[in-house]
Amino acid sequence: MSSRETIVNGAVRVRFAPSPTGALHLGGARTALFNWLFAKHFDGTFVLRIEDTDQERSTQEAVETILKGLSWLGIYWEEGPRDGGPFEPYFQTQRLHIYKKYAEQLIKEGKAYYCYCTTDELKKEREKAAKNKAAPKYNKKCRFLNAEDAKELHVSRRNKVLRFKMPEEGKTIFNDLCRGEVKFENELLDDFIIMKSDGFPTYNFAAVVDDHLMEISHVIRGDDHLSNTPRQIQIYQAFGWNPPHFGHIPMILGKDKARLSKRHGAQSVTEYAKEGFLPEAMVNFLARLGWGHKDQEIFSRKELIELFTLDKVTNSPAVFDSDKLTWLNSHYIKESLPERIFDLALPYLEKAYPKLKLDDKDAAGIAYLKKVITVLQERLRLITDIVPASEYFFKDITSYDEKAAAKHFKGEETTKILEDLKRSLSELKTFDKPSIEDVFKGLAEKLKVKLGGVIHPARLALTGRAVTPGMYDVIEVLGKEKVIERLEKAIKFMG
RNA sequence: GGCCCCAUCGUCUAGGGGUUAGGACACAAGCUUUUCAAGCUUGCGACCGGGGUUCGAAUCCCCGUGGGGCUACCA
Repeated sequence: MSSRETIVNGAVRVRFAPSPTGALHLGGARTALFNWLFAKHFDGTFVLRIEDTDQERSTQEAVETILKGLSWLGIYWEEGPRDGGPFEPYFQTQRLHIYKKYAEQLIKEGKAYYCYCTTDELKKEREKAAKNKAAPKYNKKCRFLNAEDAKELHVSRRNKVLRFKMPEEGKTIFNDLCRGEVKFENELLDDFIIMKSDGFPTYNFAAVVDDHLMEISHVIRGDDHLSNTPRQIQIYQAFGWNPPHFGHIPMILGKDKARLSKRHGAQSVTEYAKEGFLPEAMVNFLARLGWGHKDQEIFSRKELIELFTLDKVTNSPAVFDSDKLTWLNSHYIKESLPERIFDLALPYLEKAYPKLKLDDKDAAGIAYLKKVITVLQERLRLITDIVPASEYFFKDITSYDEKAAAKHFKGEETTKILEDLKRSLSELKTFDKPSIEDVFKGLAEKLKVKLGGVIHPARLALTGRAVTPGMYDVIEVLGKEKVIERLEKAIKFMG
């Protein structure tokens, strides 16, 4: 059996455990997605746990945006905040008594000890080590304190932390589901802190206690945790617990190949939502960052669940390319039902064109808007593109594109063409696309000009622009009245 | 500094001893057309370097180099 093979015996239970210190960024979202796909693939359970033990940086607001982000992506949790579950609570700050209990067990068994060193002392030690180009390791001063000194310090120093007694020899070896065998010398691992002086556990301790208690079978997380894994395995061993399987997925980097940060622009998934991206585009995009299946680029959610396995996860970090995301987004917009695009676009349109203010009774307004969206839908890359693209459907023409005007609004023939067009269109009984097309073709033939000779001036007259969807579509949607009115205005403009 | 991970077109990736090293985004050209997109066709473009192992290495091994991570009373 290869070390990369995913070993599954018993129920699959995975977790996504973000710390609420900021929004759900792309890296976190991808980790959540891989966990979720893995769970769904094996018919397992996806647990959401909030690791809010950093009192300084955790916020309730961040919790909300993370939940919102996951929901937007369609990543739902069987256990976690809101609905709870059999292993609640799912907020670490509500589990303090649990960590305390297990920490005490380790003290009792001599596997952890109090450390009374002050932050200043530790800092000085580290600086000294750096100067000597030595490993900035804790000197284990408090590990070997005699009973008397310990008792005295316990009283005199009110700030104390709990440190884990790391074995001083041997190796910690584990099989990573993505990387294969990974080894660490225990001697190089520090006696790291498991309980802070404020009584809160540190990440490496809380995560282990929770993963064990919550019966997590597979820990799938970012590469940045690979070096933490031996420390955590040592804790499992100290308790006599079986560690879960670990799978470390590559991180997502910015264009400069540096860790994702604010410098890389919009990074939170909710921001992408606001910018007009569709969740399925984001899911598809994220899935292809560090994972692939043959030559395929487009994956439905169902396909992802079927095809996703950890052995197909890449090992190298991925730089995210927003062009590809945009391409996927335009693909999914084209595929969407117009009704959905309508729902998604409406808030942006109402904001941009206050006169629009649709209410449920405005059947004509709704019908018009739906036609506008249908005509524009396949050219949108982002939902928000609808606003600039639809301007002439909602506002009167106040100016004509200069370059296009110089080209298409010149000569008496043009005036004549537009006058002719106006007359023919106004005589139309059924104002639909085929009839409109007939008018244009007939006119071109009659006047012995190319079709473009009619269409280009018409486009400019009716939209003020050089670039629009198909002319017949635009005319049909605008409706006879507006079309005639705009043609008149253009004729007048040309003098 | 120490330890760990990683390395195929600009980017995302397929390929895991013998391939014309495949696909996608982006870019360029052509076709189509009613403008612009879209679509279709074509083009451009990569195995980090050096040593081994082997008949044969992008693929396996070692060493370098580069990037990333951990080394916090952050997670």
